[in-house]
Amino acid sequence: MGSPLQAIRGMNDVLPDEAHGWLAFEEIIRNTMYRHGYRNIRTPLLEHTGLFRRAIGEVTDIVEKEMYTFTDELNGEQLTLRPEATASTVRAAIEHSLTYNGPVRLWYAGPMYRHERPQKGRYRQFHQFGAEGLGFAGPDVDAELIVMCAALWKELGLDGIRLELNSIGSSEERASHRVELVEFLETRVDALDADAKRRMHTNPLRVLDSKNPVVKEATRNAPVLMNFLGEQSLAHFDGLKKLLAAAGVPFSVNPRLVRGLDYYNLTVFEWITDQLGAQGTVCAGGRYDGLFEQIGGKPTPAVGWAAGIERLLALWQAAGRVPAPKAPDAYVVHQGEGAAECALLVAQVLRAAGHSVIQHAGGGSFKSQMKKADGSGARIALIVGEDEVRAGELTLKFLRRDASQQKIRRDALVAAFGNALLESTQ
RNA sequence: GUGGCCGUAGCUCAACGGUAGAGUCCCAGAUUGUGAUUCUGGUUGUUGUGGGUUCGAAUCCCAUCGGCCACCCCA
Repeated sequence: MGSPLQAIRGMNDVLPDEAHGWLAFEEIIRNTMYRHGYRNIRTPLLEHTGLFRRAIGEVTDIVEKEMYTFTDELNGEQLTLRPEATASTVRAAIEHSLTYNGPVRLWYAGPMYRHERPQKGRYRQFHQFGAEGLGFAGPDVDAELIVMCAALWKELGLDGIRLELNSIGSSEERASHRVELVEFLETRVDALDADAKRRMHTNPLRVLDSKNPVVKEATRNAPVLMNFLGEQSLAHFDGLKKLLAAAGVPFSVNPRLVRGLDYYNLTVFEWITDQLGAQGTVCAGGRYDGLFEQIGGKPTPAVGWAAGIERLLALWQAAGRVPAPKAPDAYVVHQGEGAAECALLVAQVLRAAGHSVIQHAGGGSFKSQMKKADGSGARIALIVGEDEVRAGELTLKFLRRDASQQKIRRDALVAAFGNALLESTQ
């Protein structure tokens, strides 16, 4: 810790003991995306700052105080490490005309950067994966995307993640609601805390989102955005609710649910757990029909979500659902004249046959080699000593079951080892 | 960014103003070619870092870095 070189605050190393859980998790993500027909997209970690300013919104917390923005000293460009990936995905879709032949389903995963004060479940470099449906206008894709989340939770064996849903309508509808909301808030201004007062004019919807019980109480009878939605917006919302009900995905409508990014309209939702303290939102998203135009593309309806990998992994670990790391099939112990060469050939042959084999390296006594064989978790130890080299044999010892060791012939290695491996699991 | 709690061996922790310790891990031996159990022995630290107070600081004070919790924000 006191070492002069340490990782940047809030940016963590994922060490091998933990990394295997990441791999398993990422594999489940890939499979789930594949099964739902979503195709992978990979965009740069670095974008022009203007992209995020335009997409996320100038007055959001992310843009105002959380972005890693700097000038490229070599050419003077203003660059930003991506704080989220929807803006980049839409930028790429516009730049490469991805929706030219019709709507597309995309997914991504990777690191994101926000300069926040680190906490459990909140890091400066954190990882998200997300899915986006670009070019789809109806609530059917909204439902599909949400159903995919539910499928993923099931696949991971996670329960206790609840879905909150809301519709924030169109910008016109929000504008007329906003007028009345601000009027209302002005009558209660004495009951508002400093944060709420500041937001009253910058982003009054967020005031309704306050955790402060005094503010909550004061805004209990505030005008509800839902009541300002027109026929079309309501129809979209009803359509989504019907589909979710049909899919058997439970949800609760939270009329105060809003998003911290400006590009959303109509559908917004969050998947929330109570197991992670203040960082309970595990996945969030919504519809962003205006974003394409906002960053210079043709009007294109779109909807998507992003999920926090660290948070979901924390839940996965707490639930004891992370699969144990795969142990190697064999550990090759060797000592004596000609044994190292023989062991290497044995390992090569078995690996070519698809087995996972660790060949001992670094010398040491037979005893210490056997200890390492045990510590590796391998099911079988293969012993190559001078006797075996001379006889064209190997000694095969089961490390996880009580059975006597056996000699196998090197010219029948793959078959004999395959049989032993089957036996070793019985 | 604000407030609070906390940093001691690779890991989990003790010592709370008077010589820095235990368990675990690791290494070696008992078993001169055989692990996991048992027994014996051994290594391990600028007490996060930098200052200060004191005869003496892991312990008290300040700063700084890092972690955790809440606010805030959000995935």
